[in-house]
Amino acid sequence: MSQKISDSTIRRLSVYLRLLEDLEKAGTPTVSSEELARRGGTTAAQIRKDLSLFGSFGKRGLGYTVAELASRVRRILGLSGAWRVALVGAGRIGSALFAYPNLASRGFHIVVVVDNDPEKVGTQWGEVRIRPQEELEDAIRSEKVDMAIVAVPVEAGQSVVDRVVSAGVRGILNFAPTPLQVPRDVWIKDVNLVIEMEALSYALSQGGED
Amino acid sequence: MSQKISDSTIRRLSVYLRLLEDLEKAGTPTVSSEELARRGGTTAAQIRKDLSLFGSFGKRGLGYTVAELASRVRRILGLSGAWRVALVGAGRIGSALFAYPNLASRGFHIVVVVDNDPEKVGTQWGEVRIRPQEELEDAIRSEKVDMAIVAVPVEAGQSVVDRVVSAGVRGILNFAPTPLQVPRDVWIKDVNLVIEMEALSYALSQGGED
DNA sequence: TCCTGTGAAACGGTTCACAGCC
DNA sequence: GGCTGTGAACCGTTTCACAGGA
Repeated sequence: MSQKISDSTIRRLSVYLRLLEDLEKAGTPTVSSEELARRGGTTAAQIRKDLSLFGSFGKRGLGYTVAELASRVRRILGLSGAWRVALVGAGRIGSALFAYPNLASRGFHIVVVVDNDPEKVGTQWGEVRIRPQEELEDAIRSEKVDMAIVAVPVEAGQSVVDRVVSAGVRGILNFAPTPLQVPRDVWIKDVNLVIEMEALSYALSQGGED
Repeated sequence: MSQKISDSTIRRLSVYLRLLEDLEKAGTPTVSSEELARRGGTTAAQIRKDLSLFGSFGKRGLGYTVAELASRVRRILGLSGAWRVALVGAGRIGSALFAYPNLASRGFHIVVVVDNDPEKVGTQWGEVRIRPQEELEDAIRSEKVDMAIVAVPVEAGQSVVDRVVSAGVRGILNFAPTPLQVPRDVWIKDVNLVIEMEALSYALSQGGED
């Protein structure tokens, strides 16, 4: 079952799932790879290839059953249950993420918030109380946290990552704009807005020859 | 000069630039591809290949002059001047971005902020007054905006993108978690936190076989 | 007939290895 | 001798095209 699956395949599955859920809501019973490709801005062959890496979910001549495929993709992505997430850094980005509805609705529940600003510590955010940074490891363990979102200034990034890893977290979403070191069995995804903007800068300064 | 340059090359250049600026600050006069690779978590061959797509910036036997290479890369990425940016959506994510120091320090200046919440319209953010959504196109034109950051709810994403494009913007950073349509001469970069989290979900639910 | 599932071909990006210049 | 610049080999991903089942 687990051969070599590329990151881009996984990201596309995530997009397919969203499209499938839209179709589900709309009550569409079945969908072809062609139709899904049209909606997702990709190709039918790509979709069939992606899915074929995990099994045969369709029916020749008919397409895919929307509800069934959605459920299969959800299972592939590990989204059947809920994930428990720690947020490190309750600054502007952290608080925006905490309130971001799409995370919770997709099963990512922020159950721990940590910050090092004494003004913020003790504050209640919904059901979560902001804890001081010293409690990071304990909170991760007692709240059975699976993933961490790191939204701290660049200079604190590495030490925060080291600490969440030492407490047993194996998946990290990182907003600190610097390459961070993690052990090979820990997964880290970087969100770097400056890199995205600079890629735009490059594209625009090319003067527009497509 | 402009052959086919991949997006990944551009993103790596952005990383190299940051490393070079660190070296510049530290007063290091020259650097080899080997050394740069070590710091950036990549390979020396990769760096030489990336740079060779744009010219020959080093000296054989010596390496690269830090200040010169930084300046070259800055020019390649179109970062010599300043970019004027419109922020559409002054909600939590929008306000976090507005205050994000790394954007301004890299030459991305938010000169227009638009929101559709009457409570927010008229509020002053630093030097920028939040404008009503009707003024979007006018503001983009009068403020000579080059790029837009779209941080609005998913259902408003497409119409906002259509409007900024019609006003002449050709580079968009999009936070709306849905695939958006733009003309072929417009560049859009999506930041989709849910996809990142779902990629982590997949990795973790694989049970840890590397 | 229609549409999936999948080997095979094509493509593009990364790594290798070395010629060439300091 | 040291390190860059680059063609060639390699490798992973995408696209093609079609066999095969509904």
